[in-house]
Amino acid sequence: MSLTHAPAGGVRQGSLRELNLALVLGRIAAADRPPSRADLATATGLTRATVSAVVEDLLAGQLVSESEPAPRSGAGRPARGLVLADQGPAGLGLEVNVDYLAVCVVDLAGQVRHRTVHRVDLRPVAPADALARLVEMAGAARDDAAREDLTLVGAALAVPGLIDDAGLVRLAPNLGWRDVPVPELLAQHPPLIEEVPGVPALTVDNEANLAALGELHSQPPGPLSFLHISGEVGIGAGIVLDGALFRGVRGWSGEIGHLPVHPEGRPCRCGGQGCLEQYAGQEAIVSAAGLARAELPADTATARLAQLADAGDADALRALHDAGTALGVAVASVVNLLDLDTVVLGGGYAALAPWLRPPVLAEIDARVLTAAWSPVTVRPSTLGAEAAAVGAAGSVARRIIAQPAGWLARSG
Amino acid sequence: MSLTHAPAGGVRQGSLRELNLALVLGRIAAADRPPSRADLATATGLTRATVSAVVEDLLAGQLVSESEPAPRSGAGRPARGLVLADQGPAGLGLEVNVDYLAVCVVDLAGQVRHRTVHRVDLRPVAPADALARLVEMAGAARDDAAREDLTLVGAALAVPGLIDDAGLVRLAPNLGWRDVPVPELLAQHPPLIEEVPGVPALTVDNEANLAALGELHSQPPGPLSFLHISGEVGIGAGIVLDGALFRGVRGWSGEIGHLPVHPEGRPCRCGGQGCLEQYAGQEAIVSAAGLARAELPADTATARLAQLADAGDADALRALHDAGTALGVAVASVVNLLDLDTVVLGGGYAALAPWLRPPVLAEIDARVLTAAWSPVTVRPSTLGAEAAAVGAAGSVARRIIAQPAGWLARSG
DNA sequence: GCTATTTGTTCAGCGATTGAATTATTTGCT
DNA sequence: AGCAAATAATTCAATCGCTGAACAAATAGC
Repeated sequence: MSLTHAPAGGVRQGSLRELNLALVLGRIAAADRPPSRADLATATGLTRATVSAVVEDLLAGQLVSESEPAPRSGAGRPARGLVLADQGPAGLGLEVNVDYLAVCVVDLAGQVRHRTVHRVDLRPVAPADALARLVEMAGAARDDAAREDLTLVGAALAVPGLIDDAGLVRLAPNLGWRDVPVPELLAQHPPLIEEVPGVPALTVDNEANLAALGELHSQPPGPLSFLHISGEVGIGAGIVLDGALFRGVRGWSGEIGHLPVHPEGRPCRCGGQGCLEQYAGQEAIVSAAGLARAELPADTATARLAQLADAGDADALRALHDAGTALGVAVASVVNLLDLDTVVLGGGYAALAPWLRPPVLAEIDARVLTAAWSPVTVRPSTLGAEAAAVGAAGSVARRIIAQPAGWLARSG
Repeated sequence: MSLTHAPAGGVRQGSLRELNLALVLGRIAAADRPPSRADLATATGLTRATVSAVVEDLLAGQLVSESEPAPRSGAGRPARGLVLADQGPAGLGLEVNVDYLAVCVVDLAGQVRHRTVHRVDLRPVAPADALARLVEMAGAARDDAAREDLTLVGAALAVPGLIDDAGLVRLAPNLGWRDVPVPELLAQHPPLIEEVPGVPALTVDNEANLAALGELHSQPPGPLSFLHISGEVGIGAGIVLDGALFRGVRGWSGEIGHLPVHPEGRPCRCGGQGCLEQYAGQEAIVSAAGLARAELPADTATARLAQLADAGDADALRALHDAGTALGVAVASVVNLLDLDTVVLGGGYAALAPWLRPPVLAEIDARVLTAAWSPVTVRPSTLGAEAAAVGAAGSVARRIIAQPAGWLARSG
């Protein structure tokens, strides 16, 4: 979790410029083609004079650069297009998961500029050791980034578990972590980050949340509100509303894995009964398909399942259909409640989407009151396996775009 | 639904004052004691000079007034307290429900200054006729308000059904309405509203949503995020996140009545199976308690049920317990998903809260993963029967507080 | 080569905030 | 009473950043 934006304070004289810097930079980031200053003026309602002044600041701060004059028809002085700089600030994404460590660097434009994945079973590894290895990988990433004129301005760490406001990992069941003070442990290593006002040096967040953010910022831009479901051993969801992650009162939203889909059904390790995880979790699907659970690596099991289903194996198909139906019941609840029109199947579900999608859609159609007027899209995630690490790094980069003033004050 | 705030446009020169007007007025509205200019300066971070200038505008525009000097200890010139004016702009709230029409006027401070309720079974009444009677009541309310120097600046209408962006009532099953173009029908009557920039003359919204807003603005101030459940014939919910109503992509959020609590259970008129409404809707409870469903008026049936339960009637107690359990399963889903810490039982549930609360809490404890760390409060609504009308009127008044510039521009 | 057109910059003007100085009003102390 | 300290609110010149119009730059079409 992060301690984000300050509560709406007074609008001071200088805030005006801060707001317009963010506004213009945001437009440049959101545009599908490099906009000219004139485009930005009409889009924002500011005068061309103001936009020019703002853009000058952004250029001086290395946040944007002028691109080749875009070919345009008609008369008139040719426009100079503005694009996000491919140097300057960048975000560091870190991920600790059950069977791998991942590190990546994402620049302002959302491009993944560096990526390292280390396959290793982390359940027997102590948290401090796992983080030490992650820091080692991050150091290499920093050096790599520096060679491309990228400065790391913040890091975000993804962990599959419940994280509190201070970054304490309360519980990461599948990792075997409990009350791990991540910020303290990381503070014992030399810092890799150049601190910038407005950007926390380190945030720790739930893997499902960051994967959802990754999806939000993926190219091409998708909807601003959706549900992203990470189907791993546990099932987590990231809820994105109006382009912002919804974290809940304590940051523990999205526990879709424990939605009761059969209230009097199988007991769950959470203490409840009939939780979705018991019917659509990876272990549940694998064992329902009759696969030996000896094949521990999660991605291997998923791949094997897809292989079997592809070959028409009846057990695998039935297991997937049943899991999809259970998932559909939960998704129908979410859609009834939040009126979302897009559901993204991520994590292990992405590879299984061809078989999960039909029963999920069937349940939505049957159970969602408003389905007749507003169709719901269900699609696999576009990001690959380490979506959370990419989302983590991207969330840092996005923070610079949302609050460029801090970075500009630094490089002044 | 309403066509609210424009998409974050450019921050112009004058926006600065607009923003600070809203900021200062908002602080005055949120304060528990009348703040002085100096209090506001420290609270907002603005200088005292700026606050004085802003307050002068607000005083000139009749939005605030100076109260008696608050008794304060210590030396120094005594402060002049600022309070929201009890005259000036006010909101008109309208409600069409199954068995009553309601109209009320709420001032800036959130006080209900006028209230009329007309008990009548509206199912046999044509929509146009129902609205005509409502307009008649509203005319009397307007005259009443004018005598107290209140100006109606907008109206909000609550309807128990699905409303689209344009104010069209797509479906109000219990009222028997379908595709009713409310704004068109109301436009045929003489206007009662003095239009103000930034405040739509009429918005139409779901009853459950507006009831939740009423709860949000009730005194004393409660939490900024909560789930408000309106238990009537149908079950609707209003989701309030960070002090704002969450409406969903198409404005159809909160359909908690159709969350599947027994996926293979009783068929529901929505086409699904095992929806909450079939287990915890008013009709379901009443018939489970063995009460003749001949007693049609909903409030009567609820009152009788409470009476029986109070007297220890076994059937009534069992019916309420079962309904509470079903409700608890649905609430557990919501809490797992959104991590809310407060659930308000409103509408018909308010009176039944003593019996519904225990089973709801039991299900939450059993099924919510994070319940151990973050207790969930379940309490009855503080507003009475016509909560939606009060919430509707209050939402209009709140809009003035959020955007005072429009009103000030009007009054010269 | 000239005109129309569009882009981007320059500059005086202005509105709103700022910070310091000033005035206003009360409490506490002698 | 009288005076100093303390707090509240206002006044005013300075400054920051937006505005609008005029101007310079660069291209297409005739």
